[in-house]
Amino acid sequence: METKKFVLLDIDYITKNHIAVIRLFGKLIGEKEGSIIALDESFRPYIYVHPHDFDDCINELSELKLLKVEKLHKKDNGELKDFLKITLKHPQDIYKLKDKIRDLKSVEDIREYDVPFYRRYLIDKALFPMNIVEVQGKILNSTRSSPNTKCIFEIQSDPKNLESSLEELNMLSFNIEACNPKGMPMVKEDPIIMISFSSNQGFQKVFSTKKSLLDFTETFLNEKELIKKYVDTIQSEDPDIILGYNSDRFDFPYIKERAERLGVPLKLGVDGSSLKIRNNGRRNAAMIKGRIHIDLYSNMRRNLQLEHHTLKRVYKELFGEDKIEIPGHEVYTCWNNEGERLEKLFRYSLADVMAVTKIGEKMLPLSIELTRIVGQPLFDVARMGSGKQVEWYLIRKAFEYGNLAPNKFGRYLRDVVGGHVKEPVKGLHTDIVYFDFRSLYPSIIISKNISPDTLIEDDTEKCHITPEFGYKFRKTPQGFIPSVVGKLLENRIRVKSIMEESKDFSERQMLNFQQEALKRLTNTIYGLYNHSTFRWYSIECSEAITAWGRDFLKKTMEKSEKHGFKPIYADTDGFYAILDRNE
DNA sequence: AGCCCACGGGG
DNA sequence: GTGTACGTGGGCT
Repeated sequence: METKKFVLLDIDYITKNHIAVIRLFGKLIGEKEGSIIALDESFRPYIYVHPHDFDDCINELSELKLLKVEKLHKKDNGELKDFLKITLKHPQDIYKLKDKIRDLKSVEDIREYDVPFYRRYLIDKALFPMNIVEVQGKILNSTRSSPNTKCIFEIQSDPKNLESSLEELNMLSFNIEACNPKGMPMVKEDPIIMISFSSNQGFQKVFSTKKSLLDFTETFLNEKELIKKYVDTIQSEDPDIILGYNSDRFDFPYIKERAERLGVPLKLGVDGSSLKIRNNGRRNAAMIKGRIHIDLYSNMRRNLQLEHHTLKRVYKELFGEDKIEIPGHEVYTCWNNEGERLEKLFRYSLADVMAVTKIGEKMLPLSIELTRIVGQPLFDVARMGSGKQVEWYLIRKAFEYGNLAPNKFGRYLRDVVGGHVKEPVKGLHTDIVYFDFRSLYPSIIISKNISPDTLIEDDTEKCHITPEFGYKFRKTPQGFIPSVVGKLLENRIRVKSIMEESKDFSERQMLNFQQEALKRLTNTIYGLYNHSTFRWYSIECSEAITAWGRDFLKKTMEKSEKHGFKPIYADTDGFYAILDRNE
C-alpha cells in the first residue's frame, strides 16, 4: 500500500457500475507538485428513520431495495431515542425513495435525508477541506498530463485528516472583455476581444485578437484561437484556485456560450472535464472539477458594507488607491480605435485582473479558515452566507456528539420583540464609550444554557427562568448549542494565545484569520434562532437571549451611571455613554 | 408600517 | 444533486 498526502481542495462523486464513488481532489505535498484524484468506493448513503413501531417498520422496509437496516441510539433534541439507519445503494435512491419511506404507515419521520452525499462523507470521515489529508491505497495510473503529474489513486482504508497546511496555493484570476456600441455586450452578437490573466506567482498576460505594443500582451488570429489559448493557459498554469469578479454570472457563462458556438471544448478540470454552470435561480455557480472557482463579487457583497460593490469601489476600499478605469460605454470606442486609446484598454484589462488577484490574496485567507472550521468545500463555503456556514458546522458537530440534526422547517416570517432602545440624548458628544453586547450574547447562551434541547415545560428540574417570558431552560446537562458555542469560544482563546506566542509570521497571520473566523461563527449563532430556515430555529431561544440581553443592558447602564458614566443612546446590543463632567 | 418588485455586477 | 432556490432598499398603498 502506498501513502499519499495532499491538501484537500474539493470533493464530489461519480457513478461507476451503478456504485457511487467518492472523489477527493487534492494538491500533493511532500514531493514534486501535482494533483491527485483519490477514489473511495466504500462509502454508502444512508438516512435515519424514526418509526412508530420497529417490527412493523422493518417489515415494511423489507419490501424496498435497501442495502442494510440497523437499529441504533441517537440523541434527538436532548433525548436518547432508537432509530433505524437505512443504508442505500446510491445517493439517487434517497431522492427516489425518501418520500416513499416517509409515507409508510409505520414511519413517524425520516431524518438527515438532505445531507448531500459528499458532505456526508466529509462529516462521517472527519475530513476538512483545505487541510492535509493522508490516504492509503494504490496508485491506479500515473500519467504525465501537461505539464503536471496527475495521480489517480484508490483509497483502501479510511483517510486521515492531518493538520492545517501552510502550503501556498496557486491562484489564477481571469477577466474577459467584450463590447457592444449600445451597452452591455450581447453574447449572441459580440465576440470576446480580450482575456486577461494574473496569478499570485507573478503571471500576467493579456490575450487579444488585436495587436498591442505592450509587453504583457499576445495576439491571436480570431476568437476561436483566443479561447483555445484561454483553455491552454488554465491547464498550463494549473491553478488550485480560479478567481473572477462576477464570474459566476458574467465571465464564465459568456465564455461558455462563445466557446460552444465556436466548437471549442472548455476542458478546464484536472480530470479533463469541462466547465459546468449550475443555474439555481439567481444563484449561478461555475464549477471546474479539481479547481476551486471563487467569484469574489459575492464575497465582497457579504463582507464589505458599501453602497455598491463594483471592482473599482471594492479595490479603493481595500487598498485606498484608484484602479485605472474605462467607463463601460467607452470600451467599444477604445476597441475601435488605434494607438493610445486601444492601448489603454489593454492596460485597463490587466489592471482589472490584477485587482482581482490582490483582493483574492487579501480576502481568501478568511474563507479558507472558515472552510477548515466548517468542514465543507471552499467552493461551497465561499458561496454560503454565515448562517449556512454555521448550520453545516453544527450538522458536523451534531454527528460528533451523536445527535441527529433537526429537519429543515418551512420558511415563514415572524416578528420577534426587538432589543431595548433608549432614545439618544440630543447634541454633539465627545469622548464616547461604546459598550458592545454582541460578544455577550454567546455568553448568555452558555450561562443560561439556551438551546432547543434544554427548553422544558415544567420546572421539576433546576432551571434558568427567562425574564419577561418565563421560558425555562434546564441547568444540566449542557445543551447542544451552548456546548458548541462554548467550544468555539474556548477554541478562539486557545488560537489567540498560540498566535501571540508564535514567531512565524505566516503562521501568526493564519491563526489571526482563524480566530476571526471563529469569532464570526460564534457571533452568528444567536441571531439564527429566529431564522425559520435555520434547523435549530427556536423562537423561545431567540426571545430568551434578547430578554436577558435587555436585562443585562439595563443593569449595566445603571451600573455605569454609578461609576460616573451617562448613557446617551442604547440599542439592542450595546450602548453609548459619556463621562458626566458635571460631577 | 407593511408588501411587492427590481436590482445588483459584469462590458 | 440525499435537487427547489438571495438580500435588500425603494416606491407604493
